[in-house]
Amino acid sequence: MEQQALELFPFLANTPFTEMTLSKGAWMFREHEGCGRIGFVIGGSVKVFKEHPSGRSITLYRLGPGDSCILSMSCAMANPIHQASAVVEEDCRVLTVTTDHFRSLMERSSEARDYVFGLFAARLTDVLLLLEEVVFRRMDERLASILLEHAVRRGSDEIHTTHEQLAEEAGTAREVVTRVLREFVANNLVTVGRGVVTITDRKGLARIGR
Amino acid sequence: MEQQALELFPFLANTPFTEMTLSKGAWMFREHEGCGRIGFVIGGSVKVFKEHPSGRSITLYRLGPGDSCILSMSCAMANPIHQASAVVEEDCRVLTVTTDHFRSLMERSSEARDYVFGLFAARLTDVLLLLEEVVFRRMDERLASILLEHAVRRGSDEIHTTHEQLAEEAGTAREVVTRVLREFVANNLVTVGRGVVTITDRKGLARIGR
DNA sequence: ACAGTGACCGTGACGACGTCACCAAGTGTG
DNA sequence: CACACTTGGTGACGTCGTCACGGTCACTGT
Repeated sequence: MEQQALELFPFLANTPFTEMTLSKGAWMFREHEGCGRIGFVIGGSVKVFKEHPSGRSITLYRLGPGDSCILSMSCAMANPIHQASAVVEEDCRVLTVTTDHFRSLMERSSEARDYVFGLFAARLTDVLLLLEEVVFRRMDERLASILLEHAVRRGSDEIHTTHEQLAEEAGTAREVVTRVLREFVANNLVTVGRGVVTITDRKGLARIGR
Repeated sequence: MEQQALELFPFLANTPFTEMTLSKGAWMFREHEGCGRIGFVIGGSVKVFKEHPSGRSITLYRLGPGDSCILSMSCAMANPIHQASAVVEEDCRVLTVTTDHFRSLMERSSEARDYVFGLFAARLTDVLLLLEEVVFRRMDERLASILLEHAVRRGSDEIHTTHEQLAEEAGTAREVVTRVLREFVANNLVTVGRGVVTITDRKGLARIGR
């Protein structure tokens, strides 16, 4: 397990870390909280999102093996408050490092710096693309993209999720998801069941989600 | 002029840079372009934004004295393509550094690294807040905030801008700005003229924009 | 087996926002 | 002064967010 960790994060070799398992539903951090330790994901998946008192929320991006959390790093290095929340979607194996050790690591290791810069750049890009989508695209287009992403990530056209969860991912309301899916069904792009959406025409969806 | 530059960017002392003036309307960089040199702003103001073929666009944030462009840095260090465009809003004095010199600077200077990390964190925070606004808030609330920001930046309640420009800033359509402003006028929060919006009730606007 | 409960989904009505088409009034230029 | 351009105003309509329901399914305890 340690080897696997050091394959993904070789620059952590001389830094003290703690290894732990987080199970589905656990909070990695919460918006408006300060930052304790910085997490490096070995396995599993974490959803990073923003929520609003109204109950709506929107998914920013996901962390997988080899990722780590730049929002926490951003807390460690500058702005001391988390700008979003993160929960475990699939049981997770993570390393954590204290902010002090992380700061000294950034001083010592150019490898670590390159990694962190790359990650910062990647996430900034993700968020800018998301912003663009939210501002400029229609809901059916975005939902088509989201469904296709799910299919790719899970390697199946059968997507086990609720309208509510899709709405949280897209930053819209459940009713809107229901309406759009009804449209997709009418066009023979998907079939729906209780807690499941099955893609029946990937190309058709891709034409919309483009 | 050089002293002023090195007060703002002391870590550039031993790095070769070019100093130049960009006048209003000049492009600093364009979305989808690669990255040549990295800019450090000494004076003036630069607007960073995203646009869409439909003609709509949205302002992400502004650069002022002491800022520099992390999107270009992100190009230099990782993702080689700019994710947004930037134009000069007020005549600008800037230093530029080649990507190679920038990379070696990041190796040598922990001061420079701290500066860059702080900037990355700040901009990521900006963009996340903007995303939150776009997803969760109504247009009148956002426009009220935007008007107040302008008033603060220019130190005057008389804001010289067109409905079109406000729409580009907010990421909406001109007609929507016209409608919202009509509402504000009806509530005695602002008065409008050709190319000018004057705030007459800051507190009232702040109640909405809050 | 049955009632109770909660998760999930469907729907109609309405307000907010984006888009389109078009028009009116002010501004600058030759 | 004529002309083109910029700026702003408006009505109609489609999309999206919100609200208030009501219905169905699964699971639980009795």
